[in-house]
Amino acid sequence: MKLLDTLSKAEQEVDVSKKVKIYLCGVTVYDESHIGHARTIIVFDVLRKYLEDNGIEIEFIQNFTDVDDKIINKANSENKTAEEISTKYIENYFTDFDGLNVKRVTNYPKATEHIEDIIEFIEKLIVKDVAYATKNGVYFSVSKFSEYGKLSKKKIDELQSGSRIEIDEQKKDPLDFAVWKLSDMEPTWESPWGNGRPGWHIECSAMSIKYLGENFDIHGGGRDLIFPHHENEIAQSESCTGVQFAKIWMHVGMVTIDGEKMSKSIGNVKSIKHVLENWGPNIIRLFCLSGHYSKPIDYSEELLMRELVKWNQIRLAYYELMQIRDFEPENGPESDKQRQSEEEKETIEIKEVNEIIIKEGENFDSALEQNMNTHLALQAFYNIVSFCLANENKMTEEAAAHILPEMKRMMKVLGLVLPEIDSEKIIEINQLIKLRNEYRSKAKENKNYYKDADNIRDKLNGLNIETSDRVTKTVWMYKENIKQKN
RNA sequence: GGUACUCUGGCAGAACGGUUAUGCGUGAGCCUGCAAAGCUUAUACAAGGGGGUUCGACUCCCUCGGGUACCUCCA
Repeated sequence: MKLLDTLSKAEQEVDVSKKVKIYLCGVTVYDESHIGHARTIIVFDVLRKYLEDNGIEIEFIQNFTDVDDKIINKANSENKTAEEISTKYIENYFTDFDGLNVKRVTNYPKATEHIEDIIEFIEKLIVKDVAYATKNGVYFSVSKFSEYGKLSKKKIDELQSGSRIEIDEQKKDPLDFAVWKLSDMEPTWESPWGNGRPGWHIECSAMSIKYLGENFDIHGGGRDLIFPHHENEIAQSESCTGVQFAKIWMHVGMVTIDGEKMSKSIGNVKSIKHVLENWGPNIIRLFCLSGHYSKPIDYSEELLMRELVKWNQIRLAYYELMQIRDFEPENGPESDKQRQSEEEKETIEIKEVNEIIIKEGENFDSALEQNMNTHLALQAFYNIVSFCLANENKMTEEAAAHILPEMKRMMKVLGLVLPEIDSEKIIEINQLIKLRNEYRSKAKENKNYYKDADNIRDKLNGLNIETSDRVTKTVWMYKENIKQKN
């Protein structure tokens, strides 16, 4: 599998000959997660699911930044402790992402639980003379790392002309960044340099190396983390260890809202809670995977509606295949000759089904292999769905037995989930559908029976079941609560 | 201002130095008791502008322009 590496600006092969080690920069837990977080994390979720589906072992670490000025500010304004704030939003995180069918990663380390590792890391930096202590804290000396700027393609002298850098007389160079901030205000920890808390970037260096080693496979996050966060991580880590940090830097594009940047000041932040309530997890996942991960994607009601249409097609095809064996065989008495020709026909049809399955299965895999092109992978999946819907007559039990495993595999990789079919309820549902269809055929002579048929449909609705009358059969589906709002 | 990314048909969005991407939408038709859906078919000579390289460019190079992101809050 190849992935676009930000550092080399080229596609790099992921080494799958051994366990693949992935580190994803997670969220700062001071507020609700939004659709932008969802996209990044869903992309990585599909990456891991694809690798795992291919029998590749992974170790996947995603941190929580639970010490940060924003958390402290929020705690102060709400008269709570920083820990109360971070705990609340970590819980909130899991509610959101479990709801999006994101599989939990190997470990979710927190900065506050790794203070000792961080202090040890800083000590090494000081010993190597790339960091220095002042009366405000400990700073990494950017000038000591000659490759500084290699990830974000920035030049040090150009950065220095930037005016947004806080002036701090204690720093040797305005570009130097804090690895330890001295402060007696809670939350605070003892350190060789005095009480204080870690800087933003150091936790990721310390924790990724602790869990994944000095050199691991994939390090990622949103594009906005390239500078300064990941640039600084590289500087610290490579200065400390002397070896290459991550092999591949994978960055996911931003989500804009109706063409505008999502920001609190504009007031257009879409929380995951909000979008989940209105669209459910599957449509959001389809949306997040509809474009290439490295490019920006624009969130709008129109685009979500398109995914809803696709999702309904997927559901219909899936439920139909799942229910094939429940449909009444309509063959009456047949001569042997007829039966034989039927069988021949079936063999040809199965051959056709298998060809489609193999072809689209290969397309699906090669799309993901090539820099995780989820757009093309989805297309392969949709082609199977369309084939099923367009060839209702060919969807025999045998055909379903060939198609369903592949369909389920793709859905598993993409993280699309339909409710399990309740085998007890199914008998009742099938009886109702059978009865309704009897009324419907009777109604061809006496229209009064339509009322009875409709009553049954209402009853099914009450059981949270919707029906779709196809040419030869009625397919039922669990209803989904989609409000179709932005 | 700097850096990076990006600019493909009404919209979304891929691939590829030479062949119709595809999907959504739209039109027509089919199916249909009604619903909802589904099916078939038609439909776009598309590549930001201008140069260049090439037998041939959407694809490579230059230039001009638009957009987005980042430039110590950020997924």
